Amino acid sequence: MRTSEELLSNCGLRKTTFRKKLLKLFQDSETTLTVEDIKKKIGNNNDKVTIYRALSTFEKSGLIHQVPDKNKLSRYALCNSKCKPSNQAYQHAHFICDYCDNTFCIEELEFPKIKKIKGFEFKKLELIIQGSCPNC
Amino acid sequence: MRTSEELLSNCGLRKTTFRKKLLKLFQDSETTLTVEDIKKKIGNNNDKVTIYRALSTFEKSGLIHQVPDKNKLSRYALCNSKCKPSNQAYQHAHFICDYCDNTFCIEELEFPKIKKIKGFEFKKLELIIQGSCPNC
DNA sequence: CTAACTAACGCAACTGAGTTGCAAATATAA
DNA sequence: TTATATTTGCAACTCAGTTGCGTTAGTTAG
Repeated sequence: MRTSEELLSNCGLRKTTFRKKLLKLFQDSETTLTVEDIKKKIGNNNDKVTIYRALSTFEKSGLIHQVPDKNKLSRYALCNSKCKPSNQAYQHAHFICDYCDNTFCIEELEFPKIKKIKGFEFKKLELIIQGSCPNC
Repeated sequence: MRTSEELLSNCGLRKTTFRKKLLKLFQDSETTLTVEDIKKKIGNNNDKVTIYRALSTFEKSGLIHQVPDKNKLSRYALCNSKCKPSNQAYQHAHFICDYCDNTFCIEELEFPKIKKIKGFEFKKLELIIQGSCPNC
């Protein structure tokens, strides 16, 4: 895996102390993260505005992507090779746990073929599964 | 189709002027509705608190269900026979238009079979499709 | 039909996630 | 090392959704 510094360089982003710390947090994290998660893990020294702006920058650069959240909060996960637009179809599967409210990216899932419906043009598919996760 | 008054009675809900109007709005509406949509269509005479509380009551009674919204707003649609929990698997498909931000319930879609993943228990499946709708 | 009771409504004030503007700090390029 | 551009952090704001409470209206019993 690339270091956080390499990733930032590749995207033409400045390697600030905060960005390196934030990106590393995503790399080290097992789960997806909300802004609240980030605040807790990174310490409350950094302003929430900085967090929001860094997340937005990372998303535009394709480093992270937004995932659904049970409580409609902003929640993000690190992108992997499958996330790239070049990988033809945007197809994601996410699992939301009813008990811990966490969202998990599901990688190991062969995505179903969906029949087209006339009038609608499909550009992105997302499967959201709800239930209980291994921890709950 | 049942009248709004019948539906309210069946659910043991009081038939107030506002609730009848709101439920009828859903019945007459082609699309799913946000609180903002409701305000516009029903006239601004009613307080938003009333709208939120009625929506919450309708949802608990199984008259309407929440659907995903592009901007993370509260958005609802009338339930049909397929929404009932009795109908074994909670499987919904929704289409979000990138241009008009509207959400459509997709009925005519045979839902794919999803392989289980160990550790996770699946209780509800939702397929969210994004793209452009017939109007856009 | 009326009275009594209970649930729903409407107003005001609040909450909290996310945003904007701007001055100070820091990274990068010259 | 200095100049320039970007990022950070603070304060103040926005806006969807919520809470408390007194008033109004629907329902039920007499």
